[in-house]
Amino acid sequence: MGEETRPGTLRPGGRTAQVRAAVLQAAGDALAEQGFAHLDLAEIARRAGVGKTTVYRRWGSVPGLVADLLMDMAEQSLPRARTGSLLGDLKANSRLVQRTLTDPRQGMLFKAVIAAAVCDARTAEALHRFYDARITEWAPCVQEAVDRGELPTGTDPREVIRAVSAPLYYRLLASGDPLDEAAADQAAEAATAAARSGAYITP
Amino acid sequence: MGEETRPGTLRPGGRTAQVRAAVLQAAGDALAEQGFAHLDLAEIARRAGVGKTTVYRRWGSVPGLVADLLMDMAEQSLPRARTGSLLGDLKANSRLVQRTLTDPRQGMLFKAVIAAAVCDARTAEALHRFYDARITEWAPCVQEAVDRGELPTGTDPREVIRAVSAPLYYRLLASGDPLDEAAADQAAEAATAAARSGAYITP
DNA sequence: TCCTTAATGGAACTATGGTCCCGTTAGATG
DNA sequence: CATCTAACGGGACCATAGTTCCATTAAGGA
Repeated sequence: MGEETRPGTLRPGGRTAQVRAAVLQAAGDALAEQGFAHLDLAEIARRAGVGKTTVYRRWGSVPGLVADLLMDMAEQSLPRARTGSLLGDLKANSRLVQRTLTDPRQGMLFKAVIAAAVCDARTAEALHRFYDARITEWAPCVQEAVDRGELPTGTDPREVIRAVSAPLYYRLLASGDPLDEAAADQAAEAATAAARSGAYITP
Repeated sequence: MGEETRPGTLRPGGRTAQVRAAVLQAAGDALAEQGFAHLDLAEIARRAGVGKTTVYRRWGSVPGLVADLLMDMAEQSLPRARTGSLLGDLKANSRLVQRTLTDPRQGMLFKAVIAAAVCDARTAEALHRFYDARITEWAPCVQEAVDRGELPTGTDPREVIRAVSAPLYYRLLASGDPLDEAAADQAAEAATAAARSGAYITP
């Protein structure tokens, strides 16, 4: 039961790939300009120079399309920093997140992705995988700090990385407080201090 | 220009208040059951035993209604803790947030409010005021800790409170990691440790 | 190269969310 | 308790998001 193939999986080359690229580009543009609320799949199809039917068939709904957009973004993630100190690495990370979230296009996109994940379980799953991959990329910074003796043994590297991003997302989505470099540095410093004192030791 | 009075403001007593209460109750129910995506104002009107026209006239759109729901919740916020120690107070706060976000009804509601805020600027403004009020309620816990000598002078109390909630919201909205008591305690401990080491001193 | 069929695209159609109109109900004021 | 009118309620109406149908195009393999 349920073994039907999704459109775009059996002939993924040539036109199919072009259509996907054009639609994702158009979706990103529309999202950045109009926001998640007024997103219209027909409008996106028009921008992409693609039939409206195609968009509905391939992606089905707005959250579905946003989820695919997220997959696309996940492939372009930047490699982690290697500054030699924990604080240096974490500041590089927090600055990167801060710049991403304050970039007009990327910021809108992340907000939309969060909203879409709230609306749709599949999108939420894609979002969780996205952050899982990011955290896995950066966690070695913390592990190396443990190995260097900067942090107590038993420190959970992934928790530390999460702790760096969390305040920035809280500002973006909840409190609305300014999301500047000072906030980014503070997040990195707080995570470092907490980690040093053993707050992220998990047995 | 723009001086027209909104419905429900000139005769706020009797039926008008009952309608508001019934609609907000129905909206909360529908939100908890079906989520933000499939929210239908006509459905809410039916549940509330109220005319569909009334809902559209008073609240206009889904984000508008969700914003009002948020106002209603803001009035029922609990008073801050007074345990005598910073860690005790912050743990009380983080546990409260954790219980709220994991409660089936309240959790869905908060997710919906965040999504609505992403979609609508007015709702975002209401959300920011909500968190501002919550932070103002709890900030004295930190100020008292500074006065007792538990924390360095110059520590920004509001930053510390934000730092407690942030990891919990990050889990709820972004990473999808478990949102249990251990996570709540860890958030409080990390914020305490970071504050002690001066990470939240703002000149 | 040719053949099969996956995938696309246009257009007509449907369904559902949202608006408008107008008569009815009931809060506020004296 | 009488009056005025803010606010409500029902139903007709409208716009547009989403579906279905079928002809056309081109990917992938013999």
